[in-house]
Amino acid sequence: MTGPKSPDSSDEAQNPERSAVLGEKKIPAAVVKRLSLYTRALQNLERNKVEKVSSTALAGELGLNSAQVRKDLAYFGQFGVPGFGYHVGELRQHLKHILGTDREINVALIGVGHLGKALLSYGGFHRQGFRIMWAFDVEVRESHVGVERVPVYHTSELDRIIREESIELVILTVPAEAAQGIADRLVKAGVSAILNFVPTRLQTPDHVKIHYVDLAIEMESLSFYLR
Amino acid sequence: MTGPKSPDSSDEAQNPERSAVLGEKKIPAAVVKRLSLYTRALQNLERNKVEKVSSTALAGELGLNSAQVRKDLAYFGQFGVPGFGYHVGELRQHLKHILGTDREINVALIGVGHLGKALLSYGGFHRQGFRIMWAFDVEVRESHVGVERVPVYHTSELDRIIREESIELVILTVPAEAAQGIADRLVKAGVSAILNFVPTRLQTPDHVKIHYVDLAIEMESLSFYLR
DNA sequence: TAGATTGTTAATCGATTAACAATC
DNA sequence: TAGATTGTTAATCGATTAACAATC
Repeated sequence: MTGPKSPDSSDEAQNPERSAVLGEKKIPAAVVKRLSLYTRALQNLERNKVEKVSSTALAGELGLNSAQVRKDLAYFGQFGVPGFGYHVGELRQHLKHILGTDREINVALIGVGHLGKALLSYGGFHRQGFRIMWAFDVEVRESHVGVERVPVYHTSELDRIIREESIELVILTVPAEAAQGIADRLVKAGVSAILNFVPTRLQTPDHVKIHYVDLAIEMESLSFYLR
Repeated sequence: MTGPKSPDSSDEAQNPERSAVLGEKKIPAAVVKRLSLYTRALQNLERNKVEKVSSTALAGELGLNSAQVRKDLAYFGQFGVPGFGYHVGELRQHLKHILGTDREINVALIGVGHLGKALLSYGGFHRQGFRIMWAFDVEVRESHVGVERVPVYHTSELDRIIREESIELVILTVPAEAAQGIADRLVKAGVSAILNFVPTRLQTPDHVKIHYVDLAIEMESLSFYLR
């Protein structure tokens, strides 16, 4: 008789969407995403001159549960007034600080194909304080130079510029074959967050955070629900 | 004394990412997404002439747990051979059938801005059997006509064409203000799945499935992890 | 004060993982 | 047959929701 069977050795699923540590508490990735949703909702309220909001109202806006809103916020402090609710502008400031978007963040985009170009043109990021000021491609063509005023550099310059400009966040829109190689170089150069549009699982050290945006998967899994 | 307090009335969070019913079983949305990931991994294996795969190997490719792979598949049937594993090509066929991507699916794209154009040019969807053959915009400009061979129609023709061509799936890349109005028309015209790039929660009947791709949120929540 | 809403603990729900008998 | 791996049940883990005392 053998002892109790040990679990498959190669079987520790390291879900990349796990959680971050803040001080002592672990913050689930889903909480961080919702923080960002709250920030946007608060922004809309502010635009409409609404000055106070309850967790129930905020939750309602977003189709969430009010207890979840309060609990999410409780990870980071006490921002509300019992019997009253939250001051919109104040809470928004707090959240922007927590998210680290109360400052400008330098961003590079790598891979100036169709999608890359579109993202360079997409105003949404800039509005949020992200400065996409460097683009890279293996080919620096006529049609590339200065897409939307963003200069396009050859990838050979990647490592140097990332370091010199201390770029922390990178948008990755290269072909699948190139992705891991680029990721390795990015990590070495000090990048610690990647918004990855490439349908490839990137192997990176633990401290590097990757968000996968997988258009093909979103699309294909939608078709499951047709009719 | 009052009775036990009832929960906040406006507080039933209807998470749009919940689950679908198939026959009797409820299929979690996360399972459906993974099915699509499995399909892609199997495709890669096939390309490399690999003919068999175990749940452990497949899970390893994707950073998941092998029990999860087996359990996900078990929602839909028994596709493996105990002691052997899965036949790659066979399993892939099964999954494509389950996902409904073993046929061509007509897709329309609404809102031909920067992002919309990029998605029209993006080959990934077409490779998967999605035919984006109609684009719509409130303005039919020179620069629009026939973006990547896809004709651009005026939104006034939306309802008619959706119906006539029985378009089931729509990619939505319109400005936030327009999104809900367009969604209402889509639903009336019979669309049952929307890939929504607009940062707005769409109010639609239960049978309509929406996947939200929220670039701003992905980006902002990444900045939480910087440094 | 009375009413409202927070922050937080406890209860519930659901999803992931371990374990193992069945079986090729 | 012996070894491997499935399908599935039970155990664990984590996230969501309910409930309510504290408090403005």
